[in-house]
Amino acid sequence: MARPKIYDENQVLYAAMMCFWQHGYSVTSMKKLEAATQLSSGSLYNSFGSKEQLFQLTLEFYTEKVVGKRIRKYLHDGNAYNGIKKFIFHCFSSTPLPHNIACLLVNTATELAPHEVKIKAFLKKTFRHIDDALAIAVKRGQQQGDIHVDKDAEQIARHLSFLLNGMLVNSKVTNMQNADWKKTIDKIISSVLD
Amino acid sequence: MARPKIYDENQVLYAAMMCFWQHGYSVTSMKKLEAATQLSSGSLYNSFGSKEQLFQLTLEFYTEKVVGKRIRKYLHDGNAYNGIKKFIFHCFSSTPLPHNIACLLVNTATELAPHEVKIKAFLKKTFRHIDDALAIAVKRGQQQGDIHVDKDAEQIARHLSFLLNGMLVNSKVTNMQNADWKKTIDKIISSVLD
DNA sequence: TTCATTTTGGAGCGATCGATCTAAAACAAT
DNA sequence: ATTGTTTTAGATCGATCGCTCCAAAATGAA
Repeated sequence: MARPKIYDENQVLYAAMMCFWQHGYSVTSMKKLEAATQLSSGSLYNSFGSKEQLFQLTLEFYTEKVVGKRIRKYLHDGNAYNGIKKFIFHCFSSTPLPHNIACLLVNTATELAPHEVKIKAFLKKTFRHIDDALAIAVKRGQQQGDIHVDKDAEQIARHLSFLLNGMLVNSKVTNMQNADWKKTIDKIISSVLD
Repeated sequence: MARPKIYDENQVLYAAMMCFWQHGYSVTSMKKLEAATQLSSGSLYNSFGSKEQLFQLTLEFYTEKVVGKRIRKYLHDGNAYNGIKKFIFHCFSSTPLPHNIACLLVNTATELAPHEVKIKAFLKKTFRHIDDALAIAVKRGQQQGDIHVDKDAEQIARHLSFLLNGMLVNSKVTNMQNADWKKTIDKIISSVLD
């Protein structure tokens, strides 16, 4: 037949994701992506078409592998009250990097959403999915008796996701460590759920 | 003496600010800045040194003229409960542009803070100032009897600023209008202050 | 082994980046 | 009017941008 690819597409996407996640879309040049993925431009363009398309795939990869995984791990079952806190905390500690790189979705929302309608629509949908997952967990927590029922689950979930994104923005400028965020999250999320 | 400048530096900073605010640092090229400020590159470099330095000044200009103005107008006196809500609402309606461009501080925090230590330090300080102004207003609201005293003012202020930044991120991907944000803010901020 | 097919690495494309340089222009002082 | 000084507009710099192209390499099929 033909010459086979010598790389795994998932590994390439992972490397590209870490690159975009740390540096943002604009600052991440094709040269950096070549270095990060260990591929030459020919292979990258052959497999992914363009920098923009590669980023699209990267964003979907992140949504599934990072965010989706967290949702399934912390929100889908078990004690909802603790699960929600763990879910939020792990948004600050999901990489082994020394500095906080926050969330690719949040970073992308501020950098690209105003100009790229397709990206904007994808992020809108994804944020909605996160809100929905949170709302379901909140509802479970209310049934389990750990979360107050003064307000409906959707509103509490919305409140939580606003807080989460705000804290992620904040984490970009402060030098707080994981332990600090754990405390902060504990206190502030309690004030919403109790 | 010498040939006088034909432009007002504040007007140039305003034009540059709107440019950076809408498009972000990376996407805003010197060519775009020349068009926006109606100046040629010679004048821009003569007056501001570099794109980076111009952005620094722009950020300080924004902090003083946009954020500072809002703080003085809504947080420094009068009814604190309503002032806080107005303050937050006006973060979503401070420009006549049809699309929401959110907040230059939040945009910059996610785009540049990880790489530019000077910018990061400035944003950290500025976010702290905002928190402080909010805390003072919350304290006044507690004395006025409108805001609960279950938690100390600093914690409530922190909660509010996280919410604000999170909502600003969200505003980049949704198509909510001012009226929608007014409702959302009213409901969610009440749940924090009441 | 030969052929057909696809991937690979890298040279190099035109465009644009931020920044510099220079000569003409525009003033005040003399 | 002449001189001195600064600003102006724009040509132009080298570097880098995203991307294309192509010959060499690497496979399975015949």
